[in-house]
Order: sequence, then C-alpha cells, then structure tokens
Amino acid sequence: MAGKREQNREQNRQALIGAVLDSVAEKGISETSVSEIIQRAGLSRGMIHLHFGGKDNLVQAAAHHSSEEYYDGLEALLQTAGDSPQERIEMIVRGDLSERVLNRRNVNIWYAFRGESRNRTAIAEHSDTRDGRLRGMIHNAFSRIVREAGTPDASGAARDATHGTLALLEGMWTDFLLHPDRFDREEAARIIFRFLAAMFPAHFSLKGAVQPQQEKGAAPAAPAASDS
Amino acid sequence: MAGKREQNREQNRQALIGAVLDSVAEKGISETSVSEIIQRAGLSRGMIHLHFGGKDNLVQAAAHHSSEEYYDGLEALLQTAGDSPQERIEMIVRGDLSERVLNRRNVNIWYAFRGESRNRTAIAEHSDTRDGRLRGMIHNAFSRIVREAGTPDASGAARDATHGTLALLEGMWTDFLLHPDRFDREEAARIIFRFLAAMFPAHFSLKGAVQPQQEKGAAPAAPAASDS
Amino acid sequence: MAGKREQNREQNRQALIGAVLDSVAEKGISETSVSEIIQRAGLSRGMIHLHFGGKDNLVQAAAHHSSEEYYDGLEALLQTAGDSPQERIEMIVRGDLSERVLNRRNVNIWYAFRGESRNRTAIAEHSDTRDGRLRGMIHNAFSRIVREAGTPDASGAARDATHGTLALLEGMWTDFLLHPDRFDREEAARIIFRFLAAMFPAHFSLKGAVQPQQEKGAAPAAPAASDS
Amino acid sequence: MAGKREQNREQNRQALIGAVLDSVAEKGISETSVSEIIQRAGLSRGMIHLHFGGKDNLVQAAAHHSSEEYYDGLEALLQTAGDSPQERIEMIVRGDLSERVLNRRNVNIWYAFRGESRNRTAIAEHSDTRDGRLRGMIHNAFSRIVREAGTPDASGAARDATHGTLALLEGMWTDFLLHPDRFDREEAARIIFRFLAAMFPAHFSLKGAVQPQQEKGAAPAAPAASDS
DNA sequence: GATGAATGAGTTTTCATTCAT
DNA sequence: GATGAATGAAAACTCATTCAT
Repeated sequence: MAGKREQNREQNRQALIGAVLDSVAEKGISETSVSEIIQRAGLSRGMIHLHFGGKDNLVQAAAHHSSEEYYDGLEALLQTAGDSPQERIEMIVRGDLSERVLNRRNVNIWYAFRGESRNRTAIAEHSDTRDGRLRGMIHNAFSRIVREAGTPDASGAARDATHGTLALLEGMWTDFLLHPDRFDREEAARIIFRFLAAMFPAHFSLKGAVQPQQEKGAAPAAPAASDS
Repeated sequence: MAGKREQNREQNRQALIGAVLDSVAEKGISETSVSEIIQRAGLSRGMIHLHFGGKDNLVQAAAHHSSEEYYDGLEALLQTAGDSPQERIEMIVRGDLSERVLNRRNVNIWYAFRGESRNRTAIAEHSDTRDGRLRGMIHNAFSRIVREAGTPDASGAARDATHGTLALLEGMWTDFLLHPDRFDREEAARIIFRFLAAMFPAHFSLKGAVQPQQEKGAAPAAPAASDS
Repeated sequence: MAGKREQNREQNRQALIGAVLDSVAEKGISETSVSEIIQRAGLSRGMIHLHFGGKDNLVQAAAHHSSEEYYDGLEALLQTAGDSPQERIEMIVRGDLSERVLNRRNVNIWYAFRGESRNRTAIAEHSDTRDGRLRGMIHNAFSRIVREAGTPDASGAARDATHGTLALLEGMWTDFLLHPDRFDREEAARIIFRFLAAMFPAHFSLKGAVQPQQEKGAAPAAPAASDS
Repeated sequence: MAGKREQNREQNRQALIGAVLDSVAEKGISETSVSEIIQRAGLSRGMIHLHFGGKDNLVQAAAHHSSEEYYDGLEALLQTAGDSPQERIEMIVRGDLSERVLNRRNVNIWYAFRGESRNRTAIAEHSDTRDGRLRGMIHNAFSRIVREAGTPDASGAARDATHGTLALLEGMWTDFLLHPDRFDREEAARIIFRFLAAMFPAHFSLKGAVQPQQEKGAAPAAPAASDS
C-alpha cells in the first residue's frame, strides 16, 4: 500500500508531539528531554531529528499544535453558537471555562510555553492572527449589543468589553493554574457574567444566562478565547 | 569593622539572587545556567553552592525573593492609601499596573516561575498567605462599598467584585507579557474601572477616578494584587 | 553482520571495566577519575553513563568483574586437579600464590576495593556464595584427609584446617601487597605446607609436595581461595 | 600561662587526627573531606592547614598515628608478658585478636589506608622498622621453642613459624573485615594455636593454651603484630 | 593565632545530536 | 527509513586551599 508509510510517518509525528505535550504538562519544559519524549512516544531517538530536525523544532511544533487545537475548537464552537451576540459571547466564555479546555494539562502546557521566552515569540507569532479573528468576533458581538442598547459607542464600550472579557478569562485561567483543586468553574462564569450584566443589564443576567432569549441547548464542547 | 564580612556575605547572596532574576527575565529559566549567573553577579562558581547549596535552591530563593518584593511593595502602597474603599482599590489597581511593578522584567520573571510547576508550588507555599491577606483587604473595601450602596450583599457581590478585579489584573499582566510594546496602562486601568463603574456606579467613574471624593494626590508608585 | 553493534557494545563495556581496574591498580581508587578511565579506554565521556549509568556503577561493575574472574579461574583450576584431596588443596594453594593470580595488579585491586566499605559490601553480596562454594570444596578435601588419617574429626580439625589455610593465603596476599619486591612465592607456599605437614604429616611434606602420590604434572595456572 | 597555648595546639592536632580516623573508619577515605573532618573535630577550616599544612599531610599524620598506636600497644603488651616463648607468642596472638585491637574501627582504618598505595608507602616507611622489631621478637621466641624442641633449625622452622603466625593473624583480620558479625575471636585463636600445636606439640595445646606452664593471668590488653 | 567566606580547578553528570548499522 | 550506541560540549557540583578579618 502506498499511503501506509506516509500514514505511519504522520502517526509518529503526532506521537512525538503528544509526548512533548504530556511531558511539558507533567514535568515542565526543562525536564522535557529527548529521552523523556522518546520514552513516552515509544519511538527511537533518531525519530525526532528525522521528522523535525531537532528537539527545538519539535517543541515548537508541539506548541503550535497545542495552540492550533485550542483555536480550532474555539472556532468550531462558534459555528454552533446561536445568532444573538449574547449567545456567542456566552458560548465563548463557557467554552473557555469548560472541563474540556480548562484542565490541568492544557493550563500547564499553556503557561509552560508562555514562561519561556524562546517559545513565547513563536507561539505569539502564529496565534496573533488567529487571536485577532476571535477578538474580532467578540468585538462584533459587543458592538451589536452596544448598538442594541441604544447608546453610542463613542467611549469604546464594545472594545473595552472585549478586552475586559478576555482579560477576565485569562485571570480565571491563572486562578486555575495556581489552585486547580479549589477552582470553581461556575463561580468563574458567574463573576464574568456579573461584570457583563453590570455593563449590559439588558443582555446579561446575574446568573450568567443569556437574558431575554431562550437557551440555545447544547453545552459548549470546546475552548474559547484566551490569547490576548 | 566587625560586621563587614557578614555584611558582605549578605551582599553576595543578594547579588546572586539579583543575577538569577536578571537572567530569568532576559533569557528564561532554561538558559539561566550557573555560568550565566556567576558572570552576571561577578562572583565565583562555588559561591552558589556555598550560600544556597545548589542552583535549584538559589533559583527557589530568587523566586521567593521576587514574590516577597511584590507583596512588600503592595502592602507598603496600601499604607499610603486613603481611607475610602474606592481609594484603596484604585491604589491597588493603579499600583499593579504601574511602570514600577508591571514591567518587562517583572512580568517575565513572574511568568517564568509560574511556567514550571516545581517553582510554582515552591512560590505558592509562602505567597498564599500573603495573597490571602491582600485579597482580604480588597474584599473589605468592596464590602464597605456594597454596604454604602445600600444593597444587601446576599448575592456575594463583594466577593465577586474582589475575584473579578484580581482576575482582570491578572489578565492585564498576561496582555503585557504577550505584547509589551502595544500595552497601554491607561487603557488597562480604564477597562477595569469601567467594569467597576458598571457594578458600583456611585463609587467608580468611567475615567477610573474615584467618583465623589477629591483625588488623593500622588499616583501610586508600587505594585498591587496579582496572585490569586 | 548483524551482531556487530551488540558485540561492539559489549567490547566497550569491557574496555571501561578494564580501564577502571588498570587505574585502580596503578593509581588507587581516589585517583581513578572519569577522565582517567576514558583516557585509558580510549572512549568517550558519555559512554560511562550510557553503559553503567554513572561512575559509581562502573566501579562496582569492575569490582564485581574482578572478583568473578578470580573465582572463575579458581574453579577452572579445580577442574584440572587430581582426585586426591592433597592434590586439590595443593592446587588451590599454589594457584592462589601463582604469578597469574597473585601479582601487583590483582593485589592492588583487591585491597583497593576492600579498603572502602561501600565497595566491600557490594563485592560481598555476590562473592560470598562463590566463596562459600570454594570453602566447601576445601573443607571436603580436608575432611577426606582427616578421615584417611583415621582420627575422628570430633574436634573440627577439617574445619579449622580449612579456615587456617585460607587465612594463611590471605596473610600471604597481604605480605605481597606490602612488599611485592621481596615477596617469595616459594617461601609462602613452603610455610603453608609446613603448617599443613605438621597437622597432617601423612599427607603433606615439608617441601609442599604431595607426599605419597606422584605429581600430577601441570603447574597450576589460575587463582585459588582468598575471600573468607 | 605559657604552656596553655602550646597545650591547646597539641589538643587541636589530636582532635583533627582523631576526626580523620573516625571518618575513615565510618565513611572511608574517599568520603573523608576537609568539611567532614572539621565538622567532627569541631574546629575551623583553616586549622588543618595551620597545623599540618594541608589535608594530605593530616591524613598521613593520622595514618602514622594509628600505626604508632598499634605498635605501642603491642610493645607494651610484650612488656607484661611472661618469660617463656610460648607466653610471649600467645600474648601477641591473643592481643592481636582482642576486642581492644581487633574491632571495626581499627580494621576499617587499617584496610582503608592499605587500600590506597599513596598511604601505603607512607605508612610502610615508618612502620617497617617497628614491624621488623616485632617480627624479631616473635622469631626469637620461636627460635627458643625450636631449640627447646631439640631439633636443629636447619630447615628454618622458626622463621617459617614466625612468618606463618603473622600471616594467620593477617588472615584473621581480613576475616573480621569481611564478616565482623560472624567473626569468632575464640575460633580464630584456636585455629592459630592448632597450627602451632601441630608444629610444636610440646609447647602449644589444641586449646590454644600454653602447654606445660601455668597461665600467666592477665588477659592481653593491646594489639599485636600485623604489618609484614 | 584562628576563622570561615571565597575561590576556581577539577570532577561527575546530562543531553541534544550524529551516524554506522 | 529507522534504530540506538556513541559523542563531547556544556552543565552542575565538589572540595582543598587561600586569605581578609
């Protein structure tokens, strides 16, 4: 079979990336050695250089992959969101705080990569464009809300709401990082919606539920905005 | 002089800690080698093991020192704050976003140490109590504000405001970490106060200035709340 | 060839062990550094940790090897010995004092490893069983001699002869260690046989030659009993 | 007081030597570092170089001291021995196997120093003369025994008995070194006397007791011949 | 004389990378 | 292509010695 080799090749690449991410999450970047990686992946030493040309590239690829996965989930989530701006924002917030996205592994990985400047630039570089798209979507939603609220957005309320919401989510991630045991997803969501409800009382309720419209059903299954 | 030697000893310890922090800020933890440290400190190799018993301990001590410095500055700042809860909160927010606290060096250090769980737990051990104290002070301020606002705090508004404010600050630090060039302190403060103004319109203005009272004068010169 | 690499691997392991033994014999344990070892072996630094996981393990392996070699030679020697108990004992004594076994290198190595309890216990662990076996063989021989002598062994003559013979050999090794120049193998053998001749006059002569039987021909070519 | 300083000086020298011997006995030579020594001695770092001019010299001095002590005890013991040659030999044998001389500390020290050729030669230099003297005394005793036995010593029986006895003692020390737990002083003495009884039945009994004469009373209190 | 902080040469160890098989 | 033994530069650490106090 022709594609068998190619398929195996991709399988090995993914195994290595997965091994890096597992190790980074469990042991941290500085203890993620080549030996650690190949042991987790169950592959040979040479594989890393064969497929990625070196450890650094592999780690970059893993960082890239992790970020990619995050944003992909996020955009998929938005596809399923309702039309109302409140729904879209709630979906992002709830998604970003969901077990599937906000868990020890992801948080450790995310902060580990951010912690080392070398990788930081690489991650930042590629995630900025995509992050911009997400930011744009949230901003659109808030713009609509502001418009619906009838007040002119001269003072940049939509932009500030966007920035603030993303900052709040970041802050919640940090909470989780530092105290995964005592972190309470419901509380985190409630706080964010409390802030939003204060700014847009007609659109968000204290409960964090979208106010006037009916609930859209399905719980969010994937991540939401993080990188600012 | 008698204490000259003892004094010198302490000086060297501090020099080593400073060198670690400089290196971590500039190069990241994984490139902070013993050679790098002693070169920056202008001291001898053996010194690290003499005073700290190994590189790891030195790095931990540096993390500890950094955290301590942060909380010290923060608490000092609160000593100078006015009596009104608004003033106290504003001082923390503005302090935490001030050049003196929120700068590339500090942010890099802070995130570098958080990036690896080993350092994270080591910092957590001693910083949680101090963080709790700070959090308590902010919570007190918001409680007074809620009380003054006349609404019963059945729904935990004070607690949520505390949590939310700290999360927002965290989010702003992350903003700074990822985009130190385009970060705008004024904007960051404005957004936070916009959220607070929405929740407590009688106490916070959109400008981020304390509403009714006269300004307390001097702008904050030191750090404020971060660790959740 | 298929096994070429595996073969080379084992070759290198052996080269390292040999280098350790050479160095220990010539310079002593404390001057047997990693640099010294790899220089003698003509191999790379990393090899030691690759094959043995550290210098300490390598040194232990060398001690093990040395001990093993000694007992192997000894047991091989006994295979070639005649049937009479005198012959067997003489072979052990002469073998243990032979140039091939009792030489500067071996003695230095033997005492160097014994000098530090760490190595001592490590050797003891595996050599005690073999030593016991050897001791058993000597004891058998003496038992037969005692029986042939017609006296009942109520007083433990065979056991004491065994213990005493081994102690004498040990003592001769120490002689050699301290004065390799003036050590006289013939004299050493003569003294041992003088003691044995005194105890078992019908079986051992002053000359150290087996008394009644004809000589078995070949001179012993390998080591004999030492470890108590 | 004038001699106070001088007295203290000597006290410190002895403390250092004692610390070295303790450490060598417990940890072995290679783990006997300057730090270890001064900690045990409770003295300052500089002391070693002040009094001995360096660690090596101190270790040499300790080896010398240990050897000195051994021979001193031995010679003192002989002063108390009776006149008969049997008594003198028995005193040396029993002394050399006594708890006071043959104990874990001494054996470890003795073998540790022997294990490293550097120390070996240094000890040898000074102990050879004394060892020669001891050897001479034993030889004298055996010569008298041989003479009393009436056989001409053409075949060097006295010399061989001397050499053999010392070798047996050495062998017993090695026994003790390797298996201090199961070592049996009585058995060791019995074996040596069994050999001697076989050679000189008129002078030594199987029990290891001097044959014809009455026992001399006092148990031996100090060491006996070792260094060959 | 005594102290112990400081030094830096030398030691062990780690680890990304290479390359013969 | 895949493997894992081999490499050696660079890392962390040890430790006898020095010397200002």
